[in-house]
Amino acid sequence: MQMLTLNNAQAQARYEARARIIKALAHPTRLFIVDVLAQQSYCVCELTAMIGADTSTVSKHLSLLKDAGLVSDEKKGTQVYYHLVAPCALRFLECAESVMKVRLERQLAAV
Amino acid sequence: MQMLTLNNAQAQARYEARARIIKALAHPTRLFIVDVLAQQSYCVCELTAMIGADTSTVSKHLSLLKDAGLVSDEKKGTQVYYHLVAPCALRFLECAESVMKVRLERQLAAV
DNA sequence: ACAATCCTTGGCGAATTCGCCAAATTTAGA
DNA sequence: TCTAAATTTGGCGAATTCGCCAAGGATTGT
Repeated sequence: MQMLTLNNAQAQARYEARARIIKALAHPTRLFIVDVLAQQSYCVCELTAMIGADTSTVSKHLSLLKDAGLVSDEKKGTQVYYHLVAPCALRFLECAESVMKVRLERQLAAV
Repeated sequence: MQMLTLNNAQAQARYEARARIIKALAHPTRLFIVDVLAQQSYCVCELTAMIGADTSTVSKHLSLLKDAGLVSDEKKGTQVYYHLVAPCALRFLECAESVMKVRLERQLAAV
């Protein structure tokens, strides 16, 4: 039986590919976008208004999420609507939430 | 009813806190560590052997995971064993896996 | 054709992340 | 006590990420 290691290129490539997807979610703005898109689809201009950053910044965050395969885009006239295609990304939020909760409980128990 | 935005400091802080935890998992080596610790606990030297990097590098990855509240450490003699305390982190791997699968299917369908 | 709106891309400087080396700390054993 | 092994921390240069500005399409309506 082969021991689990990161020494071979195959295993390394697998973890790198997965890390790339998770990295796409490792940013507050992109987390917010995923959270909002879970309710309904929005165009870039709407998301930009909610986020309060430059349009180009939001557009880049969206391209990044799209490249990761988490959202898809759909052009309607001059606007581009983004849809969430990986609902499992929402569980990241839940997990982060639970970790924060446990951390607080531990801090409380330490007093 | 209040519209969902990132304009106020509270919402921003919430998403930043969650992003910090997800960021802890957004690295191939740290993903590997979490994956391995899900089976059983290991000390730093064992993980270092599996990963094939400098001990200090692995130690820093572990501190980062610990600060995020994803793992805990336990000293036994000269060795420090690390335990996974947030099993929900494993679902990140599953989600990344499914996203990669869907992405491949789309590529296939495009041919 | 022209103007206006929406979006994307390139590029810049600032900030963060990463991995290794060196040094310090802790603990077990001779 | 002295040595060796295990781990952590500080620090360095290289690489990546981030957000804004400026410029360049694309599309709609006049």
